[in-house]
This record gives sequence, structure tokens and C-alpha cells, in this order.
Amino acid sequence: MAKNLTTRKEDYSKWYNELVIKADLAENSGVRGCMVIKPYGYAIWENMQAQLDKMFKETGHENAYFPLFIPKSYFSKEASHVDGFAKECAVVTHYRLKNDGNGGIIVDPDAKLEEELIVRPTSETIIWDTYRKWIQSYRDLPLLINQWANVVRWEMRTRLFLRTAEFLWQEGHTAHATKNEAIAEAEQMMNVYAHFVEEYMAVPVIKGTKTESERFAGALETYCIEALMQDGKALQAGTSHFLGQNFAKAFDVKFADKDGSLDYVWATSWGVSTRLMGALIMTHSDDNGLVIPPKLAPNQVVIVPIYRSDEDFENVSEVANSLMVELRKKGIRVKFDNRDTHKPGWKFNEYELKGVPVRIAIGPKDVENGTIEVARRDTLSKESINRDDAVEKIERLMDEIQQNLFNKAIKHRKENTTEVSTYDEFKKVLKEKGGFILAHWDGTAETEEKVKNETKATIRCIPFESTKVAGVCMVTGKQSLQRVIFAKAY
RNA sequence: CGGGGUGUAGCGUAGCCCGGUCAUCGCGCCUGCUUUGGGAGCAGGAGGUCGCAGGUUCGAAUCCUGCCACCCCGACCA
Repeated sequence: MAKNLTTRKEDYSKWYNELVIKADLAENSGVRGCMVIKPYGYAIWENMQAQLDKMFKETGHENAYFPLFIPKSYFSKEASHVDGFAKECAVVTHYRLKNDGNGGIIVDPDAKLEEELIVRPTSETIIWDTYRKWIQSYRDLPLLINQWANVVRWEMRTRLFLRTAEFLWQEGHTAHATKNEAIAEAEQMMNVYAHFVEEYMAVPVIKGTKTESERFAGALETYCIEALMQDGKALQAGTSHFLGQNFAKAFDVKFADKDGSLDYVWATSWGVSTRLMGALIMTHSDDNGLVIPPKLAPNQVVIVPIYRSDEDFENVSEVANSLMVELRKKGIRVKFDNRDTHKPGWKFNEYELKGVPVRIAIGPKDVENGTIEVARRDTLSKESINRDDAVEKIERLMDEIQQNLFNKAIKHRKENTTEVSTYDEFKKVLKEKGGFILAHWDGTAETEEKVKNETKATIRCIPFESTKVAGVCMVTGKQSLQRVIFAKAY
């Protein structure tokens, strides 16, 4: 069979790029570092969005919207925050263009802004400036707000979905009366993310905390979920931050407690982005194209008719239409591709490339025998089944495929997770195998930095669910309470 | 922002070193006929400011300068 992708996973970057473009998910826009998300890609994002939004609301959050532009002065209020983002901000300096007299257009020098506006790289500052006005009493807390938005980070190097200059995301920003409540919130949202990514995206993740040097700018603790891609590199899939009182102090957000005392509120922020699309693609896809888990697939089932004559087509359509109605009643997203502009073989390849979980083919022989052909994308297997069993079978297949994708990903991660005790062993595994490497670390930023400089591997997280076996640091030989996860990351 | 590379039709490309019937080929697109259970065949056809702007030259896709975009490697990062 002709492969849909000309490059293979040995050249993973090319493979990924080609897949994104050929599967019609997105393309380079020609505007530096920005991408166009095409309808098919956006449909997947919408499904992800819908589910996440539901989960946020179930945990008591509400949506709101804050401005795209942030006055420069807001940024300087929280020192570590500005350090973290200063290098990658788009800045608006003027508000008008004019003709240059030669048929061109120039920025009108008379239209210079008194204070520059920053295109938000994240919204902590403007949101906390707003929260100051909203919060006076403990009765106003907790404040649990989420925003769906676009943000801009002037990254030096960009990559479709993984690191674009502009990206879509959600950012939650909460304010609490107590430290413990804020910490609980940050942990809860990490768990929400983990649940979503594993249940819906079928991508297994490791939950943990970031080391100090990998922490979000302005956070006291960063919780994260880390996933392992097929090429053995790690991808940070989501983060949730406990911000302490840093932003409350910077923006003077105080509340009166029950006992009349005045105190700063405790904050969290958390976000996931269109980067999750990258995780989805890189976790499940193969050389035939995308593989989308049923729970997120825009089309879960596609029906391809096979026919010669008009009469055949009518007979086939009748079966297809009735099946489509029955499947839709079960809540399954079905498309009947009755276009006569493309041949069946072409359609088969097209839907494989787009990762539709289940494909049904119905031809004259099927009509005659009361059968249909069912093919699943995850295993690329086909079988002929009775039309009468179809609905039940396909309903079951949705769960089976979802589960199978998750199991495959777990298996891959397991095979590519290695425990090492010495630094030499660490370097060898990193070079020859990649993946997650569990090793002891002395807890210092110096050692972390040294490993990073020498091997390009970073500490992805200090995992929660690990056997907390003490040992000695692989580099310095100092005490270590538990192993941490090292990997090369995207 | 540093190093390397690329830019030729919707996509992928040949040509560039050695300036001159070199704008090549494949896919796709359009028309017609035959086809339709894994990307159909044949015949005909349309489509290109050779990334942009200058320069050198009788003549530039080809040489020179500047700019832009994209890709890869680093630093940075959701």
C-alpha cells in the first residue's frame, strides 16, 4: 500500500510537519511564527475545548474575558514575572498608519502611544489588576475564573501547534482566602488536566511538580503533566501554578477576613493550549497519517459507498442512510461520504490520513448479503459484519479504540522509561534510547544545570506517583529522597 | 538572536557552480471517453512577477548586494 507520508519517523520533525499539513489540520501562515488552523484541525480543538470547559464548570469555574493589550507598567509590578516574559513580547507602540506619499504606508510618527501596550503573553497582570477592584471581603472569595483566549509569545523558534508565536489556550486565574485552599485548587486543576488528557486524548501523563528553575515566572510551585512522544522526547501538556501572594502583593489585592483582619489573597493560574493538538498528533499517529481517539474525532465513523450504476448507488445509499440514522441516535458522529467526485480508494486513504476511527464500506455485495465492511483506524484491520449487528458493534468499537490507543501509548511509555543509577548510564540511555529516565538528583539547581548543559536533558518533573526510595544523586553522590524524571523535551 | 540550509505553477521538484531555445518532471486541476471493493487509464488542455528590491551585463532563475519568509541545529519556551 502506498504510504500517505513520504517521510518516516526516523525523521520525526519532517514527519510531524508533513502530517499536520497533509491531514489538513494547519499550515504556516507566512506571518512569522503564526499558523492557520484549518477547519478540520479546529474541529478537533473545539471538541477538546468543549470537554475542558465542561470540566472547569463542574469544578465551579466561570468564564470571562480580559483585554488583549496590557499597559507596559502592569508588567513591571511583579519582578520575576517580567523577567520570565520580557524577552518574548510583542509591543504596540503606535495607533495609526499613514500614506508615505509614494503609494506606500508608514507608521505615523505622530501617533506614538504615551505608554506602550503589550500583547498579552499571559494575562496574570491585567487580571490581577482587575481582581483588586472585585475583591474586598472573604465573601468575594474564592474567585474562580477561566478565560479562553489567544496569547502571543515572540518565540525565537516556532513549530506548528507546539510553539507558535500566537496560540489559543485557556487560562484559569483564581483567588483564595487561604494558602491551603489555593494549593488545593492548583492540585485539583492539574488533576483535571490529567484526567482530560488521559480519558479524552488517550495520552498517558505523569503528574508532578517542576523544579525551581523550570517553574513559571512568579510561581511558588508549578504542577505539571508530562507526556512522552513517539520519538522519545517529552512534552509538557499542561501546567497549574500556585502563585502564593506574589501577584496579590504586586497588585495590592487584599480582603477583609471574618475576624476583620486584612490580608493578601492567595492565587493560582493554570493553562493548556493548542499544544495539546501536537501531543495528540505525536502520540497516536502512524505512517498512514493521523489517528484520532473516538472521543475527540470530528467524525467518529465515515461511510463510503461503493457502486457502479445509479441503481447500485441507490441501494447502497438506502442502507447507509438508515445506518447513519441509527448510529446518530446513539450519539455517534457519522458522515456519509456520497460524493461522486472521488473514488472509494481515494476516500479510504483520505480518511485514514485524517484519522477517522472507524470506516464503513458498503457495496452491492453487502446489500445483497445484508453485510457491511468495518475497518478500524487504530489497528488497520477490516472485517465484514452483519448489518443488523452494526450499531451495537460500532458503539462497542468506539470504546475499544479509545482504550486501545491509551494502552498502546502506555506500553510505549513503559518501554521507554528507564531507571538509572550512574551518570554514565544516564548518558548512554539518553543517547541510545531517549525517553523518560528516572534518576536520583541532589535537589540543587547547579546539578540540574550541569546535566542540562552536558546532555540537553532537563528534569521534566518530580513525580508524585513514584516509590519514594531514597538514594544518592547520580552526579554528585549527595542524598536524594526520590528519583526524578529526566528527558529531552520539546 | 548565533550557526547552517532552502525559496522555481496549488503541492513536491530539475536547472544555478560553467549567464544565452531551460523554465523541467511528477502529483493535483480542467474537458472527453472508459472506469469505481485500497489513492484509475488514455487523449487533450489550463496554470509560472523563477521569494522581494536593487545592481552587473547586449542578455539574469543562474553572478553580486540588501531585505523577507520558511526549515534544521543552538539559546528561549505552553
